[in-house]
Amino acid sequence: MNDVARTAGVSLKTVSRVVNGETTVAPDLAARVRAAVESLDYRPHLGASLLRRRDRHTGTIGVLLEDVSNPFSAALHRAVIDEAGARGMQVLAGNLAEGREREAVLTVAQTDGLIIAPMAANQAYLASLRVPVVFVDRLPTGVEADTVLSTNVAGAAGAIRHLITQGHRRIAYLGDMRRLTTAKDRHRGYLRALGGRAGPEVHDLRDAAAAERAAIAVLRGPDPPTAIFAGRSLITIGVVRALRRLGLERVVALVGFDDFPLADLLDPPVTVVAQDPARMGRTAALTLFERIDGDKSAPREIRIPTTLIPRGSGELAI
Amino acid sequence: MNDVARTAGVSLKTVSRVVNGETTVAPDLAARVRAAVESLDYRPHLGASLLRRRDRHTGTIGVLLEDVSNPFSAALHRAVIDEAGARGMQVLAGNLAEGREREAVLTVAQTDGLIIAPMAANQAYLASLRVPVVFVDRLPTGVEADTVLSTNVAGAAGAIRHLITQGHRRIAYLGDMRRLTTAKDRHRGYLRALGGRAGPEVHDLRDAAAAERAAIAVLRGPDPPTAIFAGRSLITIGVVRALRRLGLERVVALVGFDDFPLADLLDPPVTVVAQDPARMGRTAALTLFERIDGDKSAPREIRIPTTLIPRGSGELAI
DNA sequence: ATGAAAGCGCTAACAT
DNA sequence: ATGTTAGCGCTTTCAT
Repeated sequence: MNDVARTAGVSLKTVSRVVNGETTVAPDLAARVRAAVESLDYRPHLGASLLRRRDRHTGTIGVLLEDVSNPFSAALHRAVIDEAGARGMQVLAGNLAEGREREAVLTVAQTDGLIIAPMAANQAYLASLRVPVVFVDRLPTGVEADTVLSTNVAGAAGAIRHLITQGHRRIAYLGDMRRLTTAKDRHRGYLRALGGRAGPEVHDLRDAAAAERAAIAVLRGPDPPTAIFAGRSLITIGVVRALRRLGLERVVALVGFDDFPLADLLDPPVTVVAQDPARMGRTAALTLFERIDGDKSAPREIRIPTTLIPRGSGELAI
Repeated sequence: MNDVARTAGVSLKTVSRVVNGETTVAPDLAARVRAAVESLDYRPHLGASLLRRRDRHTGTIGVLLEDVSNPFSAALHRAVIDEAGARGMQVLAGNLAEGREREAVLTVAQTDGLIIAPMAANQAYLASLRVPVVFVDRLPTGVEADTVLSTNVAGAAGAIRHLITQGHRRIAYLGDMRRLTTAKDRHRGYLRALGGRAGPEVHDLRDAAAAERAAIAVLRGPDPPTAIFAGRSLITIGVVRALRRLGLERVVALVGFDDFPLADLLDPPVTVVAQDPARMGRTAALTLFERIDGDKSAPREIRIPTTLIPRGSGELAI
């Protein structure tokens, strides 16, 4: 910057003003500065300006998701990046899959704000952070903060009612880790719609292979269900594989929570309760920006509606 | 840091030493400093240390992909994040889909290095950057730098030879934007394996819907092909839809370049030339780290092998 | 082994 | 409208 000032024959501060787009600079001086910037290929040092600046904004937010490579997270991530880009902000991406949530979060803590899909049992470690946080997909434990979620209970209950309408009475539940609020809420929706007549349940399914094994066991068990509700897309896919293996894909109905690519091309096409990850990401980003801009109101819980998409697998009558 | 020094009753520099894990501090002083750090909830300001530090490393790299939400990019991205995390580095994510590659890149240029899947016609704008760059998926134009790619020509040629083995002679090519080196190379492999007997070709297909329309046109055209080679997974999916619409999914063979989730669950299951995006991401990250660490050797072109996965759609005999 | 002083590149506050 | 000075939080260099 010093070099630029010397080359342009102005003071350091004038260069700073031009670089920062302040309007109180005479046009000819500004032009000279810009020429010098160009010829010296000068680029401002963001870290240095951050250090001195009053507002202390880094222009960066952190996004911590379970696994940026699964379709739900990837779509959400994409939406956050787009929204941040529109605001001229950058996005640091982190993975929570390895189970070291606290560490992963703290490494990106020196940002203007965080969007987190909480995985760990407790998020109290965030209390010491001075940074605004918005949670997505799941409610945190031990802290209060804005959270953007799907209407999990209503969505799951709607799926079950849809199956009941087709005549199903014995409906199995296959779900994710019980301690996650998403799994808990979807299970609650399942129970609510079914009243007292819950079917077989399997919890804590971590991947498609586990879901496939569990579905086979349930379908081969005594008094097998006529329909299955799958609590997340990985599980849905495992159930599809199981039904195929047993030749039951046109016999046992299936509704999955969360849509996934090509669900409509399977045979039968898979009926799902679709979430809207892009909207969730956008909403989380906009909420975070409001907090960054100083919004001090009480933490909000924002529910993004789900949509039942009947495609075939959920419309197999009993 | 001043507060910590005062609380611990030592000099600023001693605090700095402890924080940076230097060993030349007496154990009792170090303990006092750590206690003060704890009680004051002190956290070092990364920007400030960056500013003064000799090596000027930010501990951050930028990753710019076409669209972090497509499965190929997402898997690659995930691998880069993991590899960076293992090295204690952070990852800034950017999207190139909007067509403003230069701007997107320059906004994340203040990092230690960049991994870019080039989209624009030319990357000469990178020459002025002082930051090491590794390209993935596609070769850049106008700059020389390490590039990590799939064996596109060989992979495509292998797919075509596979179809020829089943008796196919009239094989259509449906591909992406011709100016992208991936599309060019896959097309070259197609031509090479086919000798002079190339079938109908459609280029510049940007999404699944366009591919579906193109496939329908080709299949309804005069002298329709008995097999189709799809140049990327979005196109493959479009072709699957087209074949279904026309009831030809068991008549016209299909091999797609790039694997995609659930390809094995479609009917018939889709034969693909699988890439290894995770390995590409890992390789790109490791190559970039070598450059960051000062490797000045000539730019390398690293080819990651592809694998033909026969699943059914490519094994329909004529 | 510890500390004092200087300064990284920039902007805030205050001149002029 | 432009320039001067101080100092952000840290690490370097050099002294002790």
